[in-house]
Amino acid sequence: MLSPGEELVKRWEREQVCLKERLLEENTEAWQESGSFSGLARVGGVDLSFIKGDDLNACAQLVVLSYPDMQLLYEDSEMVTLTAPYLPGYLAFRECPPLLQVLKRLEGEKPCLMPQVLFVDGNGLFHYREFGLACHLGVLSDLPCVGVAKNLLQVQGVIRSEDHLSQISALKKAGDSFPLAAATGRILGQALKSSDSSSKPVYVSVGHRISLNTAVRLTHSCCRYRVPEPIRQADIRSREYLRRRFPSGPP
DNA sequence: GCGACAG
DNA sequence: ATCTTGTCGC
Repeated sequence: MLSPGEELVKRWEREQVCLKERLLEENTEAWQESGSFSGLARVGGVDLSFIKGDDLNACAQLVVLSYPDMQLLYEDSEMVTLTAPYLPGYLAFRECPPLLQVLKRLEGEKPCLMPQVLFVDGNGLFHYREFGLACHLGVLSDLPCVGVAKNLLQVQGVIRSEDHLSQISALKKAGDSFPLAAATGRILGQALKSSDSSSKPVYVSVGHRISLNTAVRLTHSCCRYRVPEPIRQADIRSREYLRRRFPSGPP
């Protein structure tokens, strides 16, 4: 017999394979072909924050910043109840529903502020089955998406080897990067030194409707610190929201 | 048994 | 994700 958990994972895996058919791994927007991204005015970021002892309730956050100035144009915090557990490789099934919900609210209230590209906290193509959260959210929202992970997911032969660490030490200045190649040779993402002062890179991969090269260039151009400003602001503001609403931790 | 394990 | 402040250094 199959445990309920195993049955769930089989369904989720089939769903990833199915949604993957709608994935676009190339540029689809005119601004993406411009060297300076002229025509790009709004970049979004999403994130979820939790209270210490509670993995069911979370704050889903969406921010929209102006490009290239990174000024706040829109912000929304919404308490959500998560239904799915976190399983490595299946983060999207936990986080997508609430993130789509905050996007839906923006569409209803301020459609003119819909971002032209969305930064997602987690991987896109750089994933066990090449369909991480940034791809999943991209396909379901049909927005151009960039996946940015703060930690390396060891996948498809990409490991934290001496060689990987040595490639990291070879990154000299912000904007330097090296490719993350699967055992098959396919390039799944790019390790990017996103600010001069960060020793640890971020891991950029295609989410949807953007090429890897463009995603890396854009990520670099949105970084004041290590984490791209849209994601950083979403993280800061969702945590701030929880602190204000639950000053003494979980009830 | 041991290590890995985006968020 | 979260548990946790200050501190040392550039």
